[in-house]
Amino acid sequence: MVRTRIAPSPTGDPHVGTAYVALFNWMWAKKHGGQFLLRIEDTDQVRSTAESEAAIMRSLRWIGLPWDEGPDIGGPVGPYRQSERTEIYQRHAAQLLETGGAYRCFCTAERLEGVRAAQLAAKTHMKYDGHCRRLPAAEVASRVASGEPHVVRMAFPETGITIVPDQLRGGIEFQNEQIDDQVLQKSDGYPTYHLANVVDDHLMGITDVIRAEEWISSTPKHVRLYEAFGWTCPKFFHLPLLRNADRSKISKRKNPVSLDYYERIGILPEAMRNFLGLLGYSMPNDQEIFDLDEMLQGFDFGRLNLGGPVFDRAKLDWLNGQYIRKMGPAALAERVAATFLTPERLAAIAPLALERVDRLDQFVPLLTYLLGGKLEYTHELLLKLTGRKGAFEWLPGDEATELLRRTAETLDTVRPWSAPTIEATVTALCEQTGWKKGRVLSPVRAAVSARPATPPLFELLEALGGAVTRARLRDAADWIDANPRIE
RNA sequence: GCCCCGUUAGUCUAGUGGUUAGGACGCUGGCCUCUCACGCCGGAGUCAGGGGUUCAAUUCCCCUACGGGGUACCA
Repeated sequence: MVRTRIAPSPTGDPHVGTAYVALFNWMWAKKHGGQFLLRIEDTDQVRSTAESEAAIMRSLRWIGLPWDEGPDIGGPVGPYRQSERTEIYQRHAAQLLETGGAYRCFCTAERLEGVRAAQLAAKTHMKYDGHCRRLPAAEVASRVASGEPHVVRMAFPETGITIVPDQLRGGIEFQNEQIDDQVLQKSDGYPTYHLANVVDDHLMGITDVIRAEEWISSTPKHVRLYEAFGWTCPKFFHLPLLRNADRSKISKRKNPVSLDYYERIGILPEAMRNFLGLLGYSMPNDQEIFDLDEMLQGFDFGRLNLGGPVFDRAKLDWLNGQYIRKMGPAALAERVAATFLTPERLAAIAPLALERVDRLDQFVPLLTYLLGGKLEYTHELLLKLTGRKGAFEWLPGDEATELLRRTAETLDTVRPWSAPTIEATVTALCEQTGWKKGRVLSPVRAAVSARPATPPLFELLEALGGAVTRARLRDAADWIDANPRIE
């Protein structure tokens, strides 16, 4: 029986990389007639949010990779949310403490920093120096009794090698002395990823761990953890990491990375699935357009290319166009009505239109930028700052791109997404950077609307939504870079 | 710095020792057509470099270069 899982961390927007990894997990489980589960890894109490969790589940449903067990539908090995499993991890940490697989560490952040700095200076590998690993048992007991804060660290073998059997690359060798004594339990009693992940994968019967390449270097810790518990290791498959155009790991700084965004601009879920299946993976006979079933038929990890593929939006658009053409006019009309011109979305922009139209037909041009769509920029729009009495000034291109990108970045954390919170954030950004508000708002307005006049900016941004707003700010900055203004 | 992974055109890829290195996106020329788009036909453009192994290397091995990831009480 093959059981796989997707285990997102609810710390932000639903990520396209999550969908990518989910696709392969789903494929592998279905190919073997097994199960695919969803587990929420919310052990980071500071960054995890309920909204993010809900958004991730919504997007995963949108992309159409149904899970067999999960926090929403339950299952035999729940709960499927790590924050509800704290005692399980504590029990396992305690077990490791007893068997010598782990130890308590009382080191302060300052001491750790000092150790790291020394190691950096010595040009050696960086890891915990094992100070508390050798503390006498009596001292440990008394410090625990006195309530001194501490973490639980894994007692990683200090010599020898650990081999990570990666199903896609073969055995990967690590020198044990290079590997850190990973913190397993934080001082707040919560587990770190490494503990929670291993414990859950075992308890939930996960047989095949299919995850992104960024995890390879921590896999020796996981391998040894399974060993310390006396459990058998699942199979590991490390997928290539999706990349930005510059080949760095895909990130929202350089690419729209949120599934919400793609849904919002009218990418069809079936096209997105197909596109993800084209990244790193390929079908025999050069077939490029295929659905989930076709991909499942003869699915083979041997066909996976290990080089990190660039997420190429132009090809996604082309693919999406193929799907649109194939569906025919009636279905297109239906899909647009059902997913794009929805009552909710029209309702969101209606308040903004109310004072600005005298006839219903005047609502239509508003749709072209309030609902989405590609904008046509000009220098006049983006860079010209008009003053009183026809006076004006040209905003330097590099200053404009800086303003736009910084704003996009700052807006990223705004939650909930509403006019007052957006305004507060932008105002704070201006104060912090010393930028004049008008100098920021003018290019922002142009970037999101491509119009000289719009409804009040923050209400406009609210109606547009975070994903579209950020993408347009970035698009405008890119446009300025690509089209420098000639004096 | 240290460890690990990767490397076929601008991008996604096929290819497992002998091929004119195939397909797709993008770019570009043309056809279709009232325009645009779609569609169709064509074009430019690639095996990172150097050593081996071999009769023969894009394919196997080593080194280098380059790219990426990790190096957290984040996942």
